Amino acid sequence: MKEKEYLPHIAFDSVIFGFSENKLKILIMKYHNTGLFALPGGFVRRDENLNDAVRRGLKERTGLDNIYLEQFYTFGDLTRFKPEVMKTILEASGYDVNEYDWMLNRFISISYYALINYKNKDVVLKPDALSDSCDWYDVQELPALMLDHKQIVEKALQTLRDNLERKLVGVNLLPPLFTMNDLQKVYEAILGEKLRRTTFQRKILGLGILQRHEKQYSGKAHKAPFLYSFKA
Amino acid sequence: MKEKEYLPHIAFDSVIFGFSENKLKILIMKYHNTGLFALPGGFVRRDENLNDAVRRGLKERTGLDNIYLEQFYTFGDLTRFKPEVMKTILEASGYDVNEYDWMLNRFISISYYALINYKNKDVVLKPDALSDSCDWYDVQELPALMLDHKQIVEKALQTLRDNLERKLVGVNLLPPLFTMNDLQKVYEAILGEKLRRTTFQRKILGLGILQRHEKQYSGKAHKAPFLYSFKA
DNA sequence: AGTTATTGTCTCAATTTGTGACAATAATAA
DNA sequence: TTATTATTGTCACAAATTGAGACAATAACT
Repeated sequence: MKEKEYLPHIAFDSVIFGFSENKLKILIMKYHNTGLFALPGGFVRRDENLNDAVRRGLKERTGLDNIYLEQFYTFGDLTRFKPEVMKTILEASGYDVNEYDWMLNRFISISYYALINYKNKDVVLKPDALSDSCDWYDVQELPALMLDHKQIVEKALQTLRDNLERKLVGVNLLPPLFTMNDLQKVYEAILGEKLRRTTFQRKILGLGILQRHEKQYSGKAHKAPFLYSFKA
Repeated sequence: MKEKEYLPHIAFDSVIFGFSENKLKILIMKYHNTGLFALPGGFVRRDENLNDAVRRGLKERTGLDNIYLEQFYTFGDLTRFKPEVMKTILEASGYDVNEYDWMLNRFISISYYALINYKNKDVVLKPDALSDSCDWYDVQELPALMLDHKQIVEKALQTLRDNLERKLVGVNLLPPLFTMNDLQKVYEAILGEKLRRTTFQRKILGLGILQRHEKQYSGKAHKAPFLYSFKA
């Protein structure tokens, strides 16, 4: 990771949302030997579009191409400039800080959120060279995060809520086939409140964006629900 | 404007909205001897918050402090890297390009929109060292803009529309006292469509955010409207 | 065969929004 | 001084949307 490859002072961070067990989750990395938790992020190559850099980072962390991605804010306060934190991380992984001193500079962070299907078999989580792990955490039960990453997550969540109606958020968090109840759970997790079943069903069906499929015997002791997919 | 003062590769652009003659306007600068039009922008000092840099730029261009400001997108494609354009601008103003070669680098642009009261007596528009003019243009009748600035304006407008309900946009574009009709014209200019008078009035009053004042004789040949201000 | 939990659909009430009507009134014209 | 004109504030009713519950249907379990 040579200095000359990357634009200095510019970083990105990704809040990668998944949905499992009726909970919203995000990917968090844990740095070697430090107890520090952080969002997955990275730097922008000099010959690379910003958006492509983020896609590259996502691919490296999750193994997925073609992830749904939305830029939501660029953080540029001086308060996020804490060179000693990055120094600690580098040293804890046995790196020579002198060689990587450009990483101790001030960075602004362009932040994105991504939505992925937790159940997707192609997902292979992979920590980077500085990290022990890259794993799912319940949004409601995050560990303390480094720098302003907690604030970044908050803003991601806020934007996700604001976009919920306008941007078909549900699509990207669910598998190709799902029940109306699955979709409702996604909405409830994002909004943080219970919704009324009948009203929800009427509203979603009214949008005309769902394709109804054959019922599938649910394995549960009650009437089997329809399965749906999103129309192209 | 020395290189060492500023973060390299990082710029900001501002879409500064005003409202006059029932039209949405924005501030556009015209560079010396080039026929090139652009959004007002600037660079971030190494010891300065990103948001403060933008406020500083706004103050320099308009003379105003405390402007309503909203960040909306960061543009980072390689297609916006056209060093010859900046070279032309510098040379046309008689600058030594060698001294300012850092300005010919690739930049990402963090973009903001600002809302100001066009009638505010404190507004003093001031071009920068490279420009002939800094002036209002009707959003619907912009000259050709350099680089991706047209696209930036489009995205600003789109965000402004999306925020119209949620963020009291009207407040910042009008003088302290205004009529219901004034406010309606603002909404119509932003949305690009006529609204129904009675429905609009009922909705706005229903929000409970307006303070009603004494009527003012309007000078027009009809019943005088109430004046309103926004509650603190 | 009966029980249980959940689903799909329907109905009616409550609320919000669309649409026009109408009296009030400030300036202007007669 | 009185009528005319344009626009305002408010109301009333219709149309549409949303809230809330009722109820029959049904897959699996007892």
